[in-house]
Amino acid sequence: MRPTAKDLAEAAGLSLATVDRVLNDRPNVSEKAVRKVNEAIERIGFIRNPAAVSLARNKSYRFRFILPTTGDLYLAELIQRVEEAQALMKGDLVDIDVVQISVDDPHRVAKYLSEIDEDIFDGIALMAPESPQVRDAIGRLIERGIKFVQFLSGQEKLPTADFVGVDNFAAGATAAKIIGRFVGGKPGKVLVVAETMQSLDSIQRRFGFDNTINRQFPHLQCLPSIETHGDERRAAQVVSRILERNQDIVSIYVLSAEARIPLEGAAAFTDLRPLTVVVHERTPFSENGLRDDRIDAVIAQDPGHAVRSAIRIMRARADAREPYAAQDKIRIEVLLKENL
Amino acid sequence: MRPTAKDLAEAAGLSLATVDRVLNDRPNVSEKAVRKVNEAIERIGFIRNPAAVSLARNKSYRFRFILPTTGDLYLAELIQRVEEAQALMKGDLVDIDVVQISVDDPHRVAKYLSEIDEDIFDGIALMAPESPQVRDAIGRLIERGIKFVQFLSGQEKLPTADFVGVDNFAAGATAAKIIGRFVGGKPGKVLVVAETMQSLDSIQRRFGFDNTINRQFPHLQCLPSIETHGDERRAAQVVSRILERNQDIVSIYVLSAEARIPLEGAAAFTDLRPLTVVVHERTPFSENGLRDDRIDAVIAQDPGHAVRSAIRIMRARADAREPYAAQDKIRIEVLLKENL
DNA sequence: TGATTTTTGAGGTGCGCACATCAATTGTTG
DNA sequence: CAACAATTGATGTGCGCACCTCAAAAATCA
Repeated sequence: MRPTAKDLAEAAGLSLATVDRVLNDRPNVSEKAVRKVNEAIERIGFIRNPAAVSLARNKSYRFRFILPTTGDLYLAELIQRVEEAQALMKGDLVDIDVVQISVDDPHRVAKYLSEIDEDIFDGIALMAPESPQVRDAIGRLIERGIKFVQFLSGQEKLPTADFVGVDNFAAGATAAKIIGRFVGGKPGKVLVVAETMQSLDSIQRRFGFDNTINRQFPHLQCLPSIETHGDERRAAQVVSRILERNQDIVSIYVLSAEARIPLEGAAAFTDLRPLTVVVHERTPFSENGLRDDRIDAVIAQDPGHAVRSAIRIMRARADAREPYAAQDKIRIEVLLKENL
Repeated sequence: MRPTAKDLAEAAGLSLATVDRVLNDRPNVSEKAVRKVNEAIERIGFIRNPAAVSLARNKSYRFRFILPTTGDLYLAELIQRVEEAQALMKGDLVDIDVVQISVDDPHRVAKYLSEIDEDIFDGIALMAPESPQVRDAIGRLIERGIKFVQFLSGQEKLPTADFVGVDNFAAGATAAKIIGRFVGGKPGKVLVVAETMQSLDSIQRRFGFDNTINRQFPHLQCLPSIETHGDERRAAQVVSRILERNQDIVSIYVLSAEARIPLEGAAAFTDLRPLTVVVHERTPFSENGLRDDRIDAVIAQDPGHAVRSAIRIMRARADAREPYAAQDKIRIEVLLKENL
């Protein structure tokens, strides 16, 4: 039989009340008592029954995901995963919700964060681009005891907050390696398309990308980034025009999540198949692209995994536990037609 | 406030006792009562508090992983992951252990399975090659109420058991795609090395591999599989000799998990860097190989993920719940130097 | 020393549910 | 109708722990 708190009290030579004080960090306990209890815990291998703890505390957790309002298929995917997790965790006293706010204005984001009630929310996962205001607001949030996760995006990593997402330098480098090896020894140019180069994510990916191309594939030349700003029609025109004018382009790298915007239109004008096309994130568009060979590889971070990871981290922090790092690391996946 | 069983009884217009009978499938309940309770569950959104259930049942789960005795680095990795999970789940009334048995003799495996006490174990995860005897033994195990997971290996998928692992056809195809694209248009031969071609896994991978090479890269020619049978010295000799004799070999594909055995020795004789080398499973050896460019890509299935997945599935089955498929699917990962 | 503070003990309650017992109420059958 | 079976209700206990109160003991101080 598994030792209970009562057994622990006996083993420590103390009363249940004192053991309870030690276990739950209550005041008025002597150091000696703490030592005795901890020693006994080790000795008899006591582990608190989490079910009993949860029941007795009868506390539920409230976490909120804050996502951007604008975004394409990947954002939709993400929201769906949150909603799935929501349904899945409902039983375990974990309430999750999603709100979407306009994240382009740092002041608005900061204001939103400052208005979050710490009596209501135990944890916040935010997906928003880098900015000093937001960073400060996050700091204040954390000081108020709200557990915070930087979610899949942007902030310069805060040492005090947890981060869920991939290393974007490595993601860019991975894309570069795939393109370099897929193109072969043939010299040529690589077209790089982004939604915007303002965001930290884009900058990091581009940096990692250029770095690997220049070092390992010097016969390839990276063109300056084209920015779509989410404008589908304009993007299609620009991409097509550049492709026509530069017949020596051998590859396209879309480093933002919404590969559909620059590619769907362009595919109507130009046959993308001869080009090596690498994009980010698995979406219905990129999946179909892989299937019919218009896209050669997708660099992805699993949104479901990311969401569950963020939730696990917030839960662990709310219980003052360390998150389990190995499980919560998000991998940079390489998707081909064959391993979809 | 979240509705409790008491609220449910009230909403259903029945007593708590009857509600309990319905919730736990006890005998002597009228169909009308069942209907009323289910309707009320929907109406008030009742969800059993899992913590309370767990506490009241006060049942702990015992699961066992049965792994082969022989194996190289990947097996070691796997065992370590199980032990991690063991420590991690200890709190949640889940006891896990690992045993290693000689899986080459189907009769022994079948005998081992038949001797498992269903009063002690709630679930078994087995990693063993395909054979009719074992399949039958699994069937009997399941009939005795033990939840069973085919773990990372070999049985023709039983419709009655769960499977954790990747699609080996796809894994082989993925390796083929990587090799085909990495080699470029250059014609040449591909050396395929396996520990043994007896196992279903090897056969499937080889099939997927050949299929993709022949269709998409007809300028590459796959050589017959070389089998190492785990013999490091002999493997090194054979591989080196073949490489010397066939100067037109452009690529090596190691389709078993222990890439170290055929490659480590061969690397001493021959410089592998000009060749495109693709192996399976992330191990210290394959990681190092990626880092110093002796290996170009690793096709992997995350052992930690696999172990946790198997445990989640066994738990879910033990509670007569459906496992959460999306989370428990193992992905075919493509690892490059850049996304390690 | 007595007065005060700190630390400990004893005991109770409740979290939401599973499981068991026994009595009371229905429905069924001849 | 009585005799029986099937169904329901009422009630209690316990799972392991958190959290609370009040009293007793021990340590500290003046």
